[in-house]
Amino acid sequence: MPGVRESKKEATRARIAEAGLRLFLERGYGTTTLDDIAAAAGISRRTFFYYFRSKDDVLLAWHGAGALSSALPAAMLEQSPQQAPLRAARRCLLALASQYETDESRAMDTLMRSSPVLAARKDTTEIGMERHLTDAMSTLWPDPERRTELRLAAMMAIGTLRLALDDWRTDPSVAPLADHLERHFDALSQQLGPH
Amino acid sequence: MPGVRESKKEATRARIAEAGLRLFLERGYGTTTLDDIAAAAGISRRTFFYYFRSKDDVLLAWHGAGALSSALPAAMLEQSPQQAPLRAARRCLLALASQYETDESRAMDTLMRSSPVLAARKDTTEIGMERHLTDAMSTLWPDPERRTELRLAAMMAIGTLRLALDDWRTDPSVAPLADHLERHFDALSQQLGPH
DNA sequence: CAGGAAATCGCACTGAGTGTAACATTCCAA
DNA sequence: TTGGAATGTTACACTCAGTGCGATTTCCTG
Repeated sequence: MPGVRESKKEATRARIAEAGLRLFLERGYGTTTLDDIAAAAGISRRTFFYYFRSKDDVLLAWHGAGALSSALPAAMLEQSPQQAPLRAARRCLLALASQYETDESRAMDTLMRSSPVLAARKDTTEIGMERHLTDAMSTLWPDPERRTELRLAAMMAIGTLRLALDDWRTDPSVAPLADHLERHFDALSQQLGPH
Repeated sequence: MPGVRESKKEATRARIAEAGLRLFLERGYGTTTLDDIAAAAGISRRTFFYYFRSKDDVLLAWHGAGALSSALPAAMLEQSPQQAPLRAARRCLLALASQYETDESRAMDTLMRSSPVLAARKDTTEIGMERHLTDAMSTLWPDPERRTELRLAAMMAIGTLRLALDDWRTDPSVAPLADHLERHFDALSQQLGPH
């Protein structure tokens, strides 16, 4: 039942991703060729494209498998629908922030900035998280009338996280991340004070 | 004083951009080669790279020269510092929305979605507008204590615009854009109602 | 007009990504 | 168990984006 084929394929894919990430961190993204990765993973250059669409997909796959993109929607589903959506998103992000605060994340972020194309795709990934978050919210508050509200809440939550992460990336004195993120959310709440 | 060199250079660059955009719209981005563009612009393939860093820079240049990226900061500088930053940004965007509501914009957006790399760089451009907006805001409200407030306001304003534009792109019944955008801003204001 | 700077070009090269066809492995059903 | 069918793997040849370099032309300035 395990399926020899499936487990082999999974292992090969993991081996390629691992080799790619390691080489990217060692030599840099631009100076690592697909031939290098293929050789390190023990496959042919052509086979690389059987597993990954492109070179940057190796990076993106890591990002996509990261804590937030999977854990955030899951955490949202456990929230109470009694509270406001933005409040719920805030809770989730604060709970998950510490998981993101690793040296590995910092190294990956640095890597993502080494090429304009990579940086751009990272932005897209972050904006894609808005969708995932919105979808998760939709199961808690299924009323289609509130759809816009949910999209806006997700936009603000992810955007706030992004700004807090920007600081954390560039300023080493910003720590712990969760505290900084909370300050940002507080500042956000005050924005719309006087109606 | 006009400078033969400068005006020639400017004209050449414009000719390349024009040829590229036209070919992209006619044949699609992927099926247009740099040789095609160079031939249409009457230059050599090598000279293309003297004017543009890459193929997608032709698209990005158009986007960068678009209404918002230059007009938005300018409009912000004319706002009164008496109002709240987010309120000011809202006014600017509503005033500029109609300029963005063109068939050309729609065609360009479609083009940008024809390749994941292009779509990604478009997202980056939009996020970059947050910075431009924040910078413009900083001259109106120079207090460094309010820096975070300004960044959050810019994030919300651009994000709201992005969501409204997404609807406008996909749903032809969303018109005029300004009205739709205003509804989004209203929904945004209500998010943080009960403190 | 001389000389330098800026623009243009050709050529050869690297590297990403694709099409294709052949070959190997795993799976499933008779 | 065996004979395909489906899936995985590879080599080869190709297109195209982007770079390095050096030669040549065009423009500006003294």
